[in-house]
Amino acid sequence: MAEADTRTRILEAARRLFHEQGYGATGVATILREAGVHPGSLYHFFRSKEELLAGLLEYYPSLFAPIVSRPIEAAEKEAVERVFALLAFYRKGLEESGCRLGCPIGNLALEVSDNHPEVRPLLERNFAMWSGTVAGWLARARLRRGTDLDRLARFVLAVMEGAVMQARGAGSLAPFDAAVAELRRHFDLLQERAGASRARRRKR
Amino acid sequence: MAEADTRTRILEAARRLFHEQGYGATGVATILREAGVHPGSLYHFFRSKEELLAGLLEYYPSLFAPIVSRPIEAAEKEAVERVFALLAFYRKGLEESGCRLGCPIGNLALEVSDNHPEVRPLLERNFAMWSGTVAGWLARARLRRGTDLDRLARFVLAVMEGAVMQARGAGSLAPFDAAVAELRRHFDLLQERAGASRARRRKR
Amino acid sequence: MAEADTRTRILEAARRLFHEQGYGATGVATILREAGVHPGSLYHFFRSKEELLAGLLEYYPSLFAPIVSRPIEAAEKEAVERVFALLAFYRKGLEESGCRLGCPIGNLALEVSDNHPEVRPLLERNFAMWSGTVAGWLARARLRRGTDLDRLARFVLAVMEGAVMQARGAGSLAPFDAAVAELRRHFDLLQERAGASRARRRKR
Amino acid sequence: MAEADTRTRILEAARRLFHEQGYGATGVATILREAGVHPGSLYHFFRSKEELLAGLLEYYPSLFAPIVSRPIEAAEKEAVERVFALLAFYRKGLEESGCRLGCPIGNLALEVSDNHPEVRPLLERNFAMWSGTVAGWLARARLRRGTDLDRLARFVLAVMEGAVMQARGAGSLAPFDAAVAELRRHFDLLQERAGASRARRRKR
DNA sequence: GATGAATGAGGCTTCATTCAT
DNA sequence: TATGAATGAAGCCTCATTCAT
Repeated sequence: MAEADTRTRILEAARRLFHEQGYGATGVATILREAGVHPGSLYHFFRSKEELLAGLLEYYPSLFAPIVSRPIEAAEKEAVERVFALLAFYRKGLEESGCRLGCPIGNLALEVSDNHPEVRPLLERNFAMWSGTVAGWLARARLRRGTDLDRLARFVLAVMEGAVMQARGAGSLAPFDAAVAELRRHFDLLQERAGASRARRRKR
Repeated sequence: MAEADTRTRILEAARRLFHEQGYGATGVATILREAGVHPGSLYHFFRSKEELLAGLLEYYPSLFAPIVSRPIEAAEKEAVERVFALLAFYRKGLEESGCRLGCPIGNLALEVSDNHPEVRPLLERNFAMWSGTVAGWLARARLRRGTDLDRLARFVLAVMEGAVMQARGAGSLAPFDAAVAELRRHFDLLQERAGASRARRRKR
Repeated sequence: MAEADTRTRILEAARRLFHEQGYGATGVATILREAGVHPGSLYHFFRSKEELLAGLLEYYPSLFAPIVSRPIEAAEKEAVERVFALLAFYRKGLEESGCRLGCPIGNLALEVSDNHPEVRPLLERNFAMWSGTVAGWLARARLRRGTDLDRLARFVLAVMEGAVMQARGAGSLAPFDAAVAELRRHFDLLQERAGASRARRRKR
Repeated sequence: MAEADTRTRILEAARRLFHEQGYGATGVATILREAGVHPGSLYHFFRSKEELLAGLLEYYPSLFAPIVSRPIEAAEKEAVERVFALLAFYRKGLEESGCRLGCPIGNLALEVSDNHPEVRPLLERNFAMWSGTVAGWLARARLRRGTDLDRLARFVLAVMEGAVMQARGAGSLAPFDAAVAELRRHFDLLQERAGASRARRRKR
């Protein structure tokens, strides 16, 4: 692991700290210390803490494929199961942290979208990438006729975020598991009479 | 009397400001100014900003019935429609504020649950009241056999929170509407074979 | 000398430091240290460094009579001589400081009037008090017919400020003395044929 | 060649910015941006911001003849009128800028002479060139016997600087005009009995 | 001689809280 | 109990300058 360049070190420190403490609760000084960087350097790359936030939201999409979607796609071939593997990924994060942290993008969406509206398009871009990936997977699933895949993917994202939120509030995985179980039921219903005759492209 | 007034004025100011700006971004000085109160007074009623937060989370449940659930129950008698009236209530809040503000409890859950774990039980109590109310309504609905009402209510809460989050991030109601439409579909499927003939008021 | 109140201690520290170093070159931290005060205290009385500057420019007029004009009026009864005593007061300030410091109001006028236009009225008020005092003195002088006392007083102020400026630039009293000597000549000419017959009110 | 260009671009940027904002309030970064130059380049030509200031004060005299004195000498042949044309030059500067900016040398004299004593000789050199030019003009005027031309020229400079200062403080040309009018009177008195019959072009 | 990243001290201001009246 | 001054740590950011390329 070569010494990352300064800009990336700053982004990585910000990513971790914003995830752990939130945007407002993270001081620039802490980011500097964790990144091993001087104030002037940070402000050389980012004009303000707010632009660092924007930079981070532009950086996140580059992490999604290598860390999240590609491993899932490699491990799981069946479309609907990929969706639940994705939810399991977030469950694991909650479990390992004692129902802390949650979804970094979701956290920022609630914390900063009102006070820093410039970042809204970047938040949306992250949500769109997430739900777009899910929709892409589901294109290969056999679901009831009339299913709107983009809408369904947005729904999955909503369930995930709302489930994570309840788990963090409760300090327990129970509400997360409840929401996911009900989502599973929704998929069961969508698949129930889906393709009596449809040919399956792949098997696993 | 005057005491109760002062305390309530503080709570109301905190409620509004935490909702508009978040907990961390709201300074105690701002709360004082908005409540028309001096520091000594606030610290007479609450030992710290954190205890004010706790006080607010204890105060919120007292607002839920008069402001949220009772008006819905009065206006809508059908169980499932009450659920969607509840979601419409949040949609209206988003619409009127330009996709800002969102759910005050959800915002606090993501912002403070890690850094202030003492308030977790209070957050959970608010979530439980919300989903408990929904579950109570749904007890009178005719849904598929095997439907777990508490689980379904938690699911509704998750969808609402995740839909609000996406709308705030996007600055648009579209993802909210998408998630709610898919939730409607879930209810349709749950009701499909539940009761042979019962009329549904709406379809989409 | 009783311990002055906090606000006055701050103003006195600012007065001295702004005079010695200028407004921009004086850090708030230095003012705090010299006044023996904590940041919150300063910002309790003044909303910003700029408002402290405004407060100082409102404070200055209260010093003019006791420190400047009244001692001169007590020591010197003749009108024109009072004017030159006033100039001598500034000369003494230059002499004792090695041609440094100069006129505190003049310094601020050049340094801040562009970047902080809100203080212009306060600068003007200080200039008006100074020249108003001079004009008041000259009302009792025998000067050529047609002499505009306010205009003459503004002229005296201009000469003083311009003379102080040159002395500070040169690091020498010579240009100051040259300007004052020429101003003396102007007064000599104004008095030359002034009142052949006019009765003198006072003698000394 | 390219070197001369760069150095001059830096000096011109510094001249403009120091005039508009003052020395202390102008950041080196701003100078760099306005000059289109990188830090290393500036520090190649000037060892510090302070040396840039010195360089600027050495550069200024080269601008005085082409921009200030020669145009006046071309337009106005009469000695005393040249002096008032010079004052009109500064008045125009105030008028065009809304009583901002003022005399660049005077501004620097008050701002930097205490904190940067090394530049005092350069300030004095600028003042001496200015008053020397005026004294040179006045050598051809018919003034009262015993008039000390250097002293009178220093006096004119003092009036100009003090008049500019008051105009900037007041945000109005009135005090400038008052001081100049009184200076006109001084010249009138000096010329009164000097030459029996010489016609004056203008009277106040 | 140009480039642009790095340095680290210091800039002004706000924070939640406590104290004296 | 209300008041408003005091506390002192920490907030984000800019400064003039230097370094390696």
